[in-house]
Amino acid sequence: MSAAQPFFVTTPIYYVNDQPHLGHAYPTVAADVLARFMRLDGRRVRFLTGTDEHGQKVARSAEALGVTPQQFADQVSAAFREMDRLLDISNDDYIRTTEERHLRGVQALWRELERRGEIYLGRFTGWYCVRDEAFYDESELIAGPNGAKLGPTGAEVEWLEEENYFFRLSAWQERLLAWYEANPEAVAPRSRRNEVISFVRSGLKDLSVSRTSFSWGVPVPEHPGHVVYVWLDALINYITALGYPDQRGDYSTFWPADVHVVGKDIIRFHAVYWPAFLMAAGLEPPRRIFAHGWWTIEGQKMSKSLGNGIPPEALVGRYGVDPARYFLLRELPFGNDGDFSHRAVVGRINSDLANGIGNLAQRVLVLIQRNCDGVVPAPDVLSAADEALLAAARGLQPQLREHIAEQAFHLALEAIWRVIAEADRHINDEAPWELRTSDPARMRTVLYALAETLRHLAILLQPFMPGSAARLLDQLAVPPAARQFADLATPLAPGRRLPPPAGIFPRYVETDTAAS
RNA sequence: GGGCCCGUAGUUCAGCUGGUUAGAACGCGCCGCUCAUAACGGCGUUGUCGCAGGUUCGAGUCCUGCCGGGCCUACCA
Repeated sequence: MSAAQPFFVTTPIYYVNDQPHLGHAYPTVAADVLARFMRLDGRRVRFLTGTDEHGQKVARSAEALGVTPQQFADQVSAAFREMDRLLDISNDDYIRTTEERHLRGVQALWRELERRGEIYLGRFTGWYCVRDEAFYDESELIAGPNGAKLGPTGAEVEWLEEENYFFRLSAWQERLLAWYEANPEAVAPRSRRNEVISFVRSGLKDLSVSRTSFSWGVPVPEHPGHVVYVWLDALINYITALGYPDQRGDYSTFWPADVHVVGKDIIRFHAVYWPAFLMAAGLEPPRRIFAHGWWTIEGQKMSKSLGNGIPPEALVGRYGVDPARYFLLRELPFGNDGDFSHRAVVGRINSDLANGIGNLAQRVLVLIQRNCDGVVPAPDVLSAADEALLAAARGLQPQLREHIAEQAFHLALEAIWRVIAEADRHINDEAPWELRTSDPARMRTVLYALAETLRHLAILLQPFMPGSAARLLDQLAVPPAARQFADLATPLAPGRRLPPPAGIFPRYVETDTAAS
């Protein structure tokens, strides 16, 4: 028996300066599906999420509320945990950058970089914008009223001179390019990879990695007054959660990460800085970074000022956790931008879930209930059509494995739905309600093939809609211990009594005329 | 300025290394069925494949230019 192959997947750690909304739910759900899929596939999984809690913005937000930064972070971090609970997220760990294990790891990595000569003390001068937390080049500035200088976003900038530590990013340009070249799958989707490569090709400057203007951060070891730049701090979470600087144990098992799921806005940090930091410290870069796209809400850009971000409670409260999860992954290819509209969600719920898998399950289960005394029937000889249906069902798992390996969730779901349609067709063709009197043995055979197909579908749907899939498996009387992908090979045992069928995916019926 | 991506049926989109009459889903129309969540199945429906050139025996598919949209270009999911 060989040891289960490890699989490490992460979400971004979410910055506590914002409350959780759809934009956070999305990558978290995607990572959860990867984690659940791999567990069901027999892999040893570590699924990490968490919160990023340092930086000037957090300090200021806390101050505005009259609480300490830690209290503020505690509060918001709790809201993110609540989001995970609502969305049925199966993370194995939850890291916060204010935790002791993280501080220790960040400082250890810092020392290592310093020891290797990858960090040096320099002076940073430039136009800084507090609101944007960004430095701007002179050429980017625009003139404001009263001779004020404004950044490209229209917020005021100030001239800043700061003694900073710098990371020798410029020295890593060629090695990064070589890494992208040698690992074509490391940055996905393809268009992001192109962007990243062209960014690196255009030339890398050394990166300022410490701050002295505020103190809410990880103290730079041996250099009082400096705190570690938030991104360096934040990125390291992926290894401090594995016990770094201890490179035995979890670190040796799970690093390098199999997939970092990130938003397209933070691809550069993950695909350029992060691998450079790691390589500079003598550590391995991650295997893959996948950048997802942005959702608009009813055609409008999601933004704090518009206040149109959908909080997890609203998402789950309105549609239910599994339909919401399904929609997010089915509606568009992971990596693309898309629109989250009520109309589109209802369309998916009704045509795919209620009319699709929900109705199929109901027809099969009711037929068995009424015509087989509620017991899984024993099949006679399977017809060619029965075999064809079962072959399609059995063929799903390898297909899904390929799609999931590429984070092509929508293709995985599409493949499942093709089998659902095939099963529906099979029922229509065989008309078990007629066979009941004309050929009961044939009827039992058909219903058995359908039940067995349904079992495959339910097992394979578990990563996407864990609660609903479990209810379906319950109705098929599949014991909880027999729901792994490995169990697909063991056909449903005839003779097992089934509970009375109960609908799993109700139609979404508009309750009010004015859908808000 | 430099770079990346996109523009295909009413809608959302597939169409990888160029090759028979351009596809899917949803929607819509007709028919069938009645086990089922007024669900399911069958058939059908609409396209100057952004525009103009070019390469080729042959181009949504490659090249050039143009038009339109989005994104990246050093720190907001």
